[in-house]
Amino acid sequence: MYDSNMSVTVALSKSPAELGTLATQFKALGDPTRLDLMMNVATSADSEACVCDLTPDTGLTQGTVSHHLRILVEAGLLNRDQRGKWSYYSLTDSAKNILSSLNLSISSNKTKSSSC
Amino acid sequence: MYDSNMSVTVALSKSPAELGTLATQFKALGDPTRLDLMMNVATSADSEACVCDLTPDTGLTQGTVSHHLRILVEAGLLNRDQRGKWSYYSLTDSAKNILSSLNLSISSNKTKSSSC
DNA sequence: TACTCAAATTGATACTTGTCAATGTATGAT
DNA sequence: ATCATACATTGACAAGTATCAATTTGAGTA
Repeated sequence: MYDSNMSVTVALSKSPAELGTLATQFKALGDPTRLDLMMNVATSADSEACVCDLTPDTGLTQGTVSHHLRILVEAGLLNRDQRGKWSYYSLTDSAKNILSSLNLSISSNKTKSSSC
Repeated sequence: MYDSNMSVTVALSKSPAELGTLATQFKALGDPTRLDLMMNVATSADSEACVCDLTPDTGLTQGTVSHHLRILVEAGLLNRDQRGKWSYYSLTDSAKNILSSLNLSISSNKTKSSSC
């Protein structure tokens, strides 16, 4: 029997909670500076970079760059690994999935060239 | 000859301009309400929905929903098709690519059930 | 024409955010 | 112990944003 107003269960592939974290990640990637930082990390030698390497390209102050990196970490897009005086940032698996899904994956043969 | 500071050309898969529009799209998807709207459009019968159908679920006023839809249209994520008194919104190809890449594609067997 | 309905727009307001300058913190070197 | 370096944090401020209430626009209808 056909009912033009019947309600239908729709199989969403993500739960509301997952959609929430996804929105947070989109929001984090929605700032041009932060998207740029992500690309710079992705193309860095050993797939990691420290703040002093990332800062110059942005044209922003070190404090502001740290601020953006923190947002990316909190969104689950970057890992922070402090070794000695430096903080090394690298892509999380989640970030790799998103970027590679969107054909943003990058292969780099950069060699290390730190400015600090 | 090895030079630890040599500069290396990196093959980025997106131009700066493309990254800019991508950031705009991420920003648009970064709002929970707008991500929800996108999912609701995606799961709508005929893959399109009008404002009066989308508004109730949001708990927001009609004007605010129109505002969010405009942002999604300007980001190139939704098409607007005005037919009669109604504006029908549907996913753009760009939006389909993004959502399906992230396993957010949805198959719906909803039947039309308009509230206006 | 006058009226109704769907949607867009406007103006106002509270809240969020990106940024800098300055300061704090922790690590390693002299 | 003192100092320098790398990074994080704080406070302040301008700019942007989400929201609502109210109004306007535009299309169909009586």
